[in-house]
Amino acid sequence: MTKRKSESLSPEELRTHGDRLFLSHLSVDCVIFGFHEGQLKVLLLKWKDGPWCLPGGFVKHHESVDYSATRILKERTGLDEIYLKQFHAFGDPQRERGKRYKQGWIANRFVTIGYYALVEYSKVFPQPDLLSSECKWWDVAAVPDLIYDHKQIMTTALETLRLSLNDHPVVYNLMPLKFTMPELQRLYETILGQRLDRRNFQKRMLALDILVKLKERKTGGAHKAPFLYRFDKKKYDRAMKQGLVGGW
Amino acid sequence: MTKRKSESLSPEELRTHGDRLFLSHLSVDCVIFGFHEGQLKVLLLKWKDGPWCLPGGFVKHHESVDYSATRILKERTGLDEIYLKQFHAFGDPQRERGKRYKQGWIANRFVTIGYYALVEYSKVFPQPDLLSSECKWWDVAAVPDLIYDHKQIMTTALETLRLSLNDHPVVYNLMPLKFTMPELQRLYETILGQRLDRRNFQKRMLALDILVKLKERKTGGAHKAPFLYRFDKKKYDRAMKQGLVGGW
DNA sequence: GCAAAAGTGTTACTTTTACACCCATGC
DNA sequence: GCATGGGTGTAAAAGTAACACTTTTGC
Repeated sequence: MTKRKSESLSPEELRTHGDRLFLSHLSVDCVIFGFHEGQLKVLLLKWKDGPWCLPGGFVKHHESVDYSATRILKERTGLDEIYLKQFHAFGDPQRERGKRYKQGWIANRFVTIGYYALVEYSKVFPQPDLLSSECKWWDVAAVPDLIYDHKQIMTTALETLRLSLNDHPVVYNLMPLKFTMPELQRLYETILGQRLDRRNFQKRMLALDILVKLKERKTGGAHKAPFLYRFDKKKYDRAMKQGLVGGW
Repeated sequence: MTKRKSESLSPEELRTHGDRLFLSHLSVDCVIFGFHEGQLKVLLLKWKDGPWCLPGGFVKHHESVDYSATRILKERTGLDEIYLKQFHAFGDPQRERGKRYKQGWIANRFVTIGYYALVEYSKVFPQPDLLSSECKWWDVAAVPDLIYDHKQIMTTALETLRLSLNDHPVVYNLMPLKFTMPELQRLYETILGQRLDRRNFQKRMLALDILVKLKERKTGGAHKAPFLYRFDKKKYDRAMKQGLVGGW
């Protein structure tokens, strides 16, 4: 391994000598979730004349893996300070079957560490990078074929998110500042993949004591104007720390 | 990286040229839990004239990370087919602060993937390896100082185990074939770090419908002889697959 | 006989589920 | 005025938590 001062590599250098900057055999992939128009979305990249894949990257020699994920996220969405959680490491030697690169550093086997991120859709301006031609949101229910095991990584992320909903009201990170109860319910329903009772949902949400009901209503839509809510950040943080009880 | 046919390295070769056999920058550490005499135990290794640490190892070039963990576990306990779960990857560049090796492959930075295992105490015959002088069970509540961030890895494992108890009756793997209800309760109490009501505990356990009450009682102890139970493997497997409901 | 652990059941309380009626808005 | 979505409350059911008395055993 040779160290360099330079903090970036050309695509060619990355392929051949990525270890100048990065740890070998280790990558990070991010499943970035957003929510828009009643749909749960995931941010995907398209390689130049290649398949779609999760935004990912590598771990610099002196950087924590968590930070790598943060950095990758920032490169792709322009956002920082967002909810990011490591959920699983994928270490099957066959996971990159069909890899296009047969030579150089990039041809090595990589174990990838999966993170999922929850971001506010409207704040994101998708940015393709040097290796990719496109970067855009897809409906979770309609993602195209993905490279390698990325579909499975995404599925596992979604599954983890679904489970974490039981003990942590993570959706805070997916919603805009102000939102209506039906909008929030739509989000829960898409993540969980099931319909919920309107009245019970509202009661349950309010019982969490992390929402503030505003005086305003959301006007402009057809039908009766629903009230707007926002999260009470203090109470939300407390709820996130404690977890929502349950169990023993 | 040079490949070799040989499937093992001397300690010296490992230190200097571990990459002949293993992926660089990646290790696996196992938190092996057992239960004995009312105490939750964890299996630790002691380096030759060095500190105590978690049993760990490296990932062979063509081996899945899951398999590495299985292999390490087998080397240390002689067991296979045991409950093993990946719970977190530890990727802080400072995590190995104070590393004794300053040169060679082993001196590199390692990101470690943590697994926890649940094993039946009585079936384990702890085996030290070439690098270590001792391998023995410690009470979870009384583990000595551990190397690097191993204490934190252990704590995270315990925390994960504790949470998973809410949705999966994993304790199956820690108990002998036959056991009494009070013994089972003791296990729950040690994992959770809290006392439970005897009667409610029993009701809850039986309600899971994964236990079979035997005709026999455990005799020999002082006091009234408690009934023996065993797990109904079929129902247990089903419960593990479905999860114990909860939430949404 | 006494101390210590084990067996068992009932009641109150809390949480969850199911369900119905009225209101506002656009067409 | 009617279809659609939104606001709100109550009653039944299920689950959880609290709690007491009797039995067995060793000493």
